[in-house]
Amino acid sequence: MDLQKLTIGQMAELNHISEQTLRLYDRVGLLKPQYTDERTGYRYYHISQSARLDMIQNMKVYGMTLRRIREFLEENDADALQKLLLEQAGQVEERIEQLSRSRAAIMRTLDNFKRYEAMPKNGEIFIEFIPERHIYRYTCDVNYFDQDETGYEYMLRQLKQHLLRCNMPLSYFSNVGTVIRKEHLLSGNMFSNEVFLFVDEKDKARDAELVPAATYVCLCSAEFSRERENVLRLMDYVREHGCQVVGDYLCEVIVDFPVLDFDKRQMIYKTQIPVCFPKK
Amino acid sequence: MDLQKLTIGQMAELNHISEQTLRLYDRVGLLKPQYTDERTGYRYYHISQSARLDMIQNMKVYGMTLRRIREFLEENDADALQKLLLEQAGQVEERIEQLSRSRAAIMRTLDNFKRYEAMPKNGEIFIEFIPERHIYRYTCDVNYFDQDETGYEYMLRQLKQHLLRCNMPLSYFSNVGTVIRKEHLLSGNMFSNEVFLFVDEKDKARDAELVPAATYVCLCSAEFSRERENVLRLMDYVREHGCQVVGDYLCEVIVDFPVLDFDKRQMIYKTQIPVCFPKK
DNA sequence: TATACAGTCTATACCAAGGATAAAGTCAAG
DNA sequence: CTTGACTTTATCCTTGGTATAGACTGTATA
Repeated sequence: MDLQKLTIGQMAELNHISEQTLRLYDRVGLLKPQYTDERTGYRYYHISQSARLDMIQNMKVYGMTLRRIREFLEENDADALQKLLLEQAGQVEERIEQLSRSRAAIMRTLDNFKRYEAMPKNGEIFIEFIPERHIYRYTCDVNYFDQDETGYEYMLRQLKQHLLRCNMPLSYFSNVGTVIRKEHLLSGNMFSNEVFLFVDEKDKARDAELVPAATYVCLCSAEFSRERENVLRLMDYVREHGCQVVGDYLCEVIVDFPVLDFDKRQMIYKTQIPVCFPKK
Repeated sequence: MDLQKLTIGQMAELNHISEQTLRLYDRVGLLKPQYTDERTGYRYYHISQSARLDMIQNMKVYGMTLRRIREFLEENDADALQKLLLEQAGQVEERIEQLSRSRAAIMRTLDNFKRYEAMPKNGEIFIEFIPERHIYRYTCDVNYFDQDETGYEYMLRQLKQHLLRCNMPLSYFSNVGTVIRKEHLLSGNMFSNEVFLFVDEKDKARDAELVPAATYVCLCSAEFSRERENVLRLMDYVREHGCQVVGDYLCEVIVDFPVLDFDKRQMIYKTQIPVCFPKK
């Protein structure tokens, strides 16, 4: 093999790249063969052109387009390279951040699945101690209980747009719920214009709110339309046991399959009222 | 706005998605509008269809293709969802791993740039203490000093193919060098058929080798063709100062621009011989 | 020298996941 | 009834390649 005059096939093999790709790079001016036979059109490469190919492959890993790579290589400037690297480092960092959030969202969902499987289903009331969590509230312009699912979806759309506007990570969107403020709950007023989402501790700074650890009277259900009824049942329980309500009512969506029924959100929610049991 | 009968524009706006994308999803069967006017072809969506759109967007974040998303949503199976999530978590994890390596490679390069700027240039000999490092060696079928740059490039190609064959991260490829074994160095035999790359500590397990911390007699140069001469100069220094060579000679490529000269690798290397100075 | 066969050439089409545009048809408000 | 905003389909464009066809070239062998 003459390392100074490699055919396209040899060059491709040495660099673990396809011949078509080399032809493409030639066409777009990213890597011209050192010599092209005018009569036959055959391309001949010098092995030292691999250096440029290495650079191209690196830059591709950093997520640059071929056009930008070409422009950059044409600039031919070492300072620009340092600037570029810094910039790419930032982008890679951001991408990692985003993926970490995705991963967290996936794990949260899987965790919820597992919890769900071990949970009393179908409306049975149970007591659970839940450690502290951080939530972010968003206030909508409608009352959740005035509507059917349509209203809930609308609230979610508002929340989603808000997240986008504020550059908050969309991955949080997979773990949402609704709130009834304690005062409305106690006065029997079915009113909720707030949705919330659980956020990581590190986002505490961003207007997030601490929900302290507490004992909750809980209930799980898959029936959207019976939430109102479920709230009443929980409050009956609270009264019967002489409990004191110590915070807002949360309705957390723990499993959400838009899968099972074509088009319609099919979800399982867990309603929670934080209480203090009376001292005997 | 009638939430039960949204036009494509309204649906697009509520979900922060383009109309074209909705039409595309309709065409490929990923999300059909709830109702299509037969006469005019107008699409009308129900807001609850946003649920499916949420699901699609999530799955896209996990890197799934539209085809796979459609197939999955058609399966309509909750167990499959859990399996999918686990699988996606694995993929996300892997991607994060890979990006972390990229980041490390970028930072290493930037770091080398900075070091280079503060370094004696142009062949001046200097003494430097270098902490321990981990390297991975690869033995080629040619002697580096028998060739010109052509041979070096060829060795690099062999190394790269080896990395690919062994599923080692390609990002290491950005920080390479050549070795002269101590015995060859001492006998004045210019022989090197080994290239190496620096690896992270966590990859120690994979046949990596510890280069202990030591004091090095060093020299930086940008002239590829003068490496042989530079080795001799370093060894002269070693002899003049009565030093003892305590390990292999390393020639580390610290800056590599295939940028400056069209096609040709333009690099700055730092040669290093680990020594012990005589006790006075 | 003829032939076989591997390698290479150009041209074209294809992929995903949309974006952009044009020309025509539709809806709703004044 | 008109106007302007909206929607329709159809077609082309993008990026970074892959795949194919049909023609041409290079080299080894008979």
